[in-house]
Amino acid sequence: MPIELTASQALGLWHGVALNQVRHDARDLTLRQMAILLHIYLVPPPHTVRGLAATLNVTKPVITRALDTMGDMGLVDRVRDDTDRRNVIIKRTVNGALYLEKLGDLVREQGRKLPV
Amino acid sequence: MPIELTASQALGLWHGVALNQVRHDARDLTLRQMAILLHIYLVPPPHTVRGLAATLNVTKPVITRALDTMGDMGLVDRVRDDTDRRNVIIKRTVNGALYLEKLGDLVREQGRKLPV
DNA sequence: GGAAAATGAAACGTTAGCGTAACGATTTTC
DNA sequence: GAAAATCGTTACGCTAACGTTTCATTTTCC
Repeated sequence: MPIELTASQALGLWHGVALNQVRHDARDLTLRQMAILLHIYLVPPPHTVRGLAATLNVTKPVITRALDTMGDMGLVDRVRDDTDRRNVIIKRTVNGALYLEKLGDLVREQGRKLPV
Repeated sequence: MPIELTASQALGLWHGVALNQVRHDARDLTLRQMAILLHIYLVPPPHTVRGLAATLNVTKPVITRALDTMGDMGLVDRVRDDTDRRNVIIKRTVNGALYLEKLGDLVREQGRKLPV
């Protein structure tokens, strides 16, 4: 079901999450990287570089670089597509799932903490 | 009152907002900058470089640079404190308020769009 | 009044992301 | 099969943020 937020709640929620991330998390994903990561994990596969670039309205090198960085962090994985070897299929990882699970918990927790 | 979100809703909300920002907004604030901006506008003044640095658990140059950037964007302003001229008081601007208003609308809109 | 402390900014070299343009590998087209 | 198209990556120069250190200004402390 939809979530109804007041303007104050919406910004308060964003504030709480951003603050918490900045304070505690050394790992600092770009907004673009975050969008890519969430897309990979929330939208049914398969995901390709080209597809992500089109969906996010960014150029392909942006996707490649983000995958490089997040791959090094263990948040995503890449595999050649054997049916069309030009493609690269982006795979989810256990680490990535854990990372987003923690993010989800943080958002929920900040929602619960909103002023009464 | 607190907001109760499921894990799926929390991540879906984050996904929707991040996606929208990346797609449409050329202006791309860092997570740190975002946290600073939200803090300035949501927490009662006065705000100083030193105070923000302590609150966000970052070094002072991080705040100075963020204020430089966001100042150029017109999102915040700086004024010397006349009672203690070592301090700089960070001021809100009309542009900054507008920017956050739009962000709030985006969050609310994405909340409303969450799958039923 | 002079030393010490505090504040914000500037300087420095480093790292990482950016957009554009080119590239190699693969597949499709005719 | 050769030419064209497609896909992801790399190269290039640029910009911006990073952490650490140093600095100028101002205030506080004996």
